[in-house]
Amino acid sequence: MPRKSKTCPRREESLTRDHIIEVSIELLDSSGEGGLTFRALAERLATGPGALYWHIDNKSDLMTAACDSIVTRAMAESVEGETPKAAIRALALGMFDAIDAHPWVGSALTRALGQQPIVRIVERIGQQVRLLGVPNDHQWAAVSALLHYILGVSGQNAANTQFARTHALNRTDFLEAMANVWSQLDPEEYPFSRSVAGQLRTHDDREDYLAGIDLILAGIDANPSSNE
Amino acid sequence: MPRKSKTCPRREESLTRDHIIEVSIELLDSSGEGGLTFRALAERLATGPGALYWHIDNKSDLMTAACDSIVTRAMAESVEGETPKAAIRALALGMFDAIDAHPWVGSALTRALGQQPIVRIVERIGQQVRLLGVPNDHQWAAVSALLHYILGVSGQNAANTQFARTHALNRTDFLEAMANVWSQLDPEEYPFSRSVAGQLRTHDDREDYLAGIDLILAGIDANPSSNE
DNA sequence: AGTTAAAATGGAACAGTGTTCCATTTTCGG
DNA sequence: CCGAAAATGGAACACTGTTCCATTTTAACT
Repeated sequence: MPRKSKTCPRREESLTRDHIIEVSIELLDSSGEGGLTFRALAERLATGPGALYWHIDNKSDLMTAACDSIVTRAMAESVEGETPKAAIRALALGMFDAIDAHPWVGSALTRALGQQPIVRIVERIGQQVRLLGVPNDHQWAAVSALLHYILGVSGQNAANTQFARTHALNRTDFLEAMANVWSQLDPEEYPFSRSVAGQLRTHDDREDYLAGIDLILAGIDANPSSNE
Repeated sequence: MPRKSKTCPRREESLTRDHIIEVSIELLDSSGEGGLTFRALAERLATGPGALYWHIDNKSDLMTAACDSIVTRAMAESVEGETPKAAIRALALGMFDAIDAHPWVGSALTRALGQQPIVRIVERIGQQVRLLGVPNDHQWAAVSALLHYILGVSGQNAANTQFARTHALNRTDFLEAMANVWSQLDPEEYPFSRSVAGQLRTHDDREDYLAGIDLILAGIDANPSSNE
């Protein structure tokens, strides 16, 4: 690991952990999850793969760092929210949009549990859940439900986006295709999935997502405020 | 793809899609997600990697099939449940235990969205949500919230299990270590995560998980029964 | 300014992966 | 019994993350 030097570095754009992460994000955004390889990264940075390992432990470290960069940005942008519930909604939407813009974050976050990016999110949700007046011993359940819903739906959405991307069709066509498959399922065995296929076709992802958030928030309200 | 032959096949245990999937599950269970390689699989089946491709499209296909096998089994076992809520709880616990026993399913399911295993789960949840009396246009939000919570928590749990396994420590030690990290966070910046670290140390995963399910179920109850 | 140890670099090499290809063997209907 | 189709298994390909190491650049100290 390098330490900061006071004089100017070797060349105009020296190899920096931050710079490597920055280019990694560009690569991930443009070429998807499989687009980030040490070879491609090295080429863009005009160096060899070995040099990268001076600044980065391994690929998992790199992915986590890239995620953290996106999450940090998303959290900074969604600071608004006058009431705790509004703040949670804003935060949830911020994550949704961030993962929608950077689909690879969705799947990567599920492999970075307990690490920095997740802690950031947990903390923000937790503070609002506290303000909501949830008693101490119920806070974790509430935060956990919100966290996993947010990561789950955003991740699914991201997976859809990525699938659509790699198969060169837009989201509408993808949902259309999926709705078609679902609506052709055996009516005896899959009555619900069939009936809901129509909704899939026309639904607004963000709206459904927010509806789910409100559902969980309603549950937090309705839950017995325990022993106080 | 082979078609069923009436006479007995080449050797005692011929290469079958089902048999390949069966051995794949054994391999995944014993050696984790990275343990399933076409080389290892071929060795166990006493054949070459190329032969497998006659029965299986690619690795992703194989993983989805393996997941579907586990999910189908889990759903078949958790048929009990007198009330819709009890049925949902039983189903949720069934998935939790199945993913706990086969951690690789947790991460694999997030990459098999819209496919057979997921549809199976959606259908089962959906039928119970219907019985719960949720109006049509709110059913998808309810199912989606439950589905993503189930997959999210189970997946996190599985990730923890796998991490603990590969680092050769039991779950308690792992949670202990994670709680330690969290409790040493900056009190100014991470007050909630610090305070909740203690709960992490002693909590019962299954209990917290069920608490979250009940939270969402409460939200479904509390939600305005819309325009009817 | 000269010396020296540390920091940083970049390319070659390694072990491993999923997948393809194809010569060969086995199977079974006509 | 034969020939087409099904099935096999191993070699080869392109690619991956990672390690290694000779080399260059930097910064600090006489």
